Amino acid sequence: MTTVKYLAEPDLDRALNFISSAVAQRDMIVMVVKCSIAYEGRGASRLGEGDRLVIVKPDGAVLVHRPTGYSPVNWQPDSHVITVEKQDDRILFRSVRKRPREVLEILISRVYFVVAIHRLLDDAEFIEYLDESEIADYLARYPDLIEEGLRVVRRERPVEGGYADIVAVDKQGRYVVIEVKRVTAGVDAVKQLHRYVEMLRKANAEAKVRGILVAPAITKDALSLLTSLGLEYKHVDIARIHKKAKQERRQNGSLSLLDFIGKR
Amino acid sequence: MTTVKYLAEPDLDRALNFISSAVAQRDMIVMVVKCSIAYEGRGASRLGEGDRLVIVKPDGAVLVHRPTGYSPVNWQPDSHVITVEKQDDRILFRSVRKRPREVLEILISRVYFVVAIHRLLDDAEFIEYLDESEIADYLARYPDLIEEGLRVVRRERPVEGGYADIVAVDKQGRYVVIEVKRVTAGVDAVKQLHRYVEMLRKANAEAKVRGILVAPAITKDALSLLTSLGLEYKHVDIARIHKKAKQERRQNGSLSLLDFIGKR
DNA sequence: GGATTGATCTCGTAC
DNA sequence: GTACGAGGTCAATCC
Repeated sequence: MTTVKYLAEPDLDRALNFISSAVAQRDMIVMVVKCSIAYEGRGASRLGEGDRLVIVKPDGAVLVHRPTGYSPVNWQPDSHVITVEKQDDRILFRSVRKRPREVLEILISRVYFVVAIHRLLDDAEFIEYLDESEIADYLARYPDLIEEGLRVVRRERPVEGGYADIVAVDKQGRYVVIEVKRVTAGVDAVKQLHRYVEMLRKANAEAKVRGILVAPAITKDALSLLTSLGLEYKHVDIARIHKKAKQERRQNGSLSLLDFIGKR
Repeated sequence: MTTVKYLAEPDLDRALNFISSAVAQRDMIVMVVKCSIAYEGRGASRLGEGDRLVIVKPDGAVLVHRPTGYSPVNWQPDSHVITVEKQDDRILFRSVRKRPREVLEILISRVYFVVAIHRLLDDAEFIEYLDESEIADYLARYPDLIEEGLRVVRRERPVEGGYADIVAVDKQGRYVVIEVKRVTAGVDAVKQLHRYVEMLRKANAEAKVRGILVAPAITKDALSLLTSLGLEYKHVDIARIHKKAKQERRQNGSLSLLDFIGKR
């Protein structure tokens, strides 16, 4: 169970004890401190005294944050040895990393606040999705995932007011306009697909043109509009495509022709 | 003055009020919370429920950290609008960035701890030093900084067991081996320089060869060894060289020949 | 604003 | 271990 201990405005001796035992227990530590910092390793830096946020993670990662921006001003991605000791009337927090040898020293002159989180319980899976263009790239490469026998004619065919994601030909020789959505498709997506289908029909008066909306889900309204317009919906599992695409990228490395075409 | 407020294990309503006013005051906020996360923007991601550290900076930067590593699992480099509201029995922390449009939503189901730091005072200058090779590059370009009238013959001359940083010729036509250290030079640096000097003497039996150790400082032992070996020490201000080199890089842009040679 | 470039890049993976 | 590539890269600089 996640438990939290803290000290507000402790004197340095109490803070030292608190931080030492928190480090020993591999707690996640967050400190608001007045400190100066020295770093030597791949680079080297010095930072004079100021108020900062210091984070120490269970794996030994150390982050020092100033009031702005994404990036820490000083850090240690992971450190093998962390020591905390008194030096004159300050706390010397020292984090040493081997390979590459790097030393980060935080000389603390005042502790405004320190929190130690004992067991930060976090085992959730992080899920990243592809962006729409990547998904379309992958589906253009494997059109069978949409319908067996599809043959891709174009990726991102320019049509008035936008691009049709994929244009293909089905087994019966009919054109198929495919619109890909990464998230639940709404009526807008259906209207878009319909527009593209109509345009292709106008351009090739004698050709039969189908329209397929490919998405992980579709709203009720969108589905009824879709069917009333004679268009089709095909469910795809985005997470699965993402995994496969990543695997493929790992194995192939280089771009295929379709990749290149797909890059617009 | 930097002031710190905090709540331990608050109920969600109290936490909501606390966080809202802290955001309004542009405080630095640190929360230990159980939450799930959704992100949509350049990419897209979902993260199920778990315990995490959430940091909100005065400039609107948001960082969500898990127990390991340098990188936040989700973030917002800076956000233009942050809203905090109740949603069912949870707190919805929403951070929206325009250009590129990105939305980060943190749905908080429990607050273990929240700290707000009111005015994080940090106006110290961050000083970055060059690495050794860069310093040697710069000194090779401006050898007068070491001794008036020096003419550089080579950068990183290969000698048995290493490289002599710089080989030059002085006004009297004597060879000068130069060893550059970025930090306080110890006896190892002196021994290294001595070895290189001896090698050059062996290679050119008739030539006079001097040795200069260039560093911002030197230990007592190193200095006495140095003088006893007939070698010389030249102090350099690394921070000053760094500033000048950076200025120059800004103006010049491209690499000079010596830069290229120096890159090994 | 967009394009380019460097970073104590970090992080994953292949070899 | 090293080497290589991707990243929601970020952040600074140039235009």
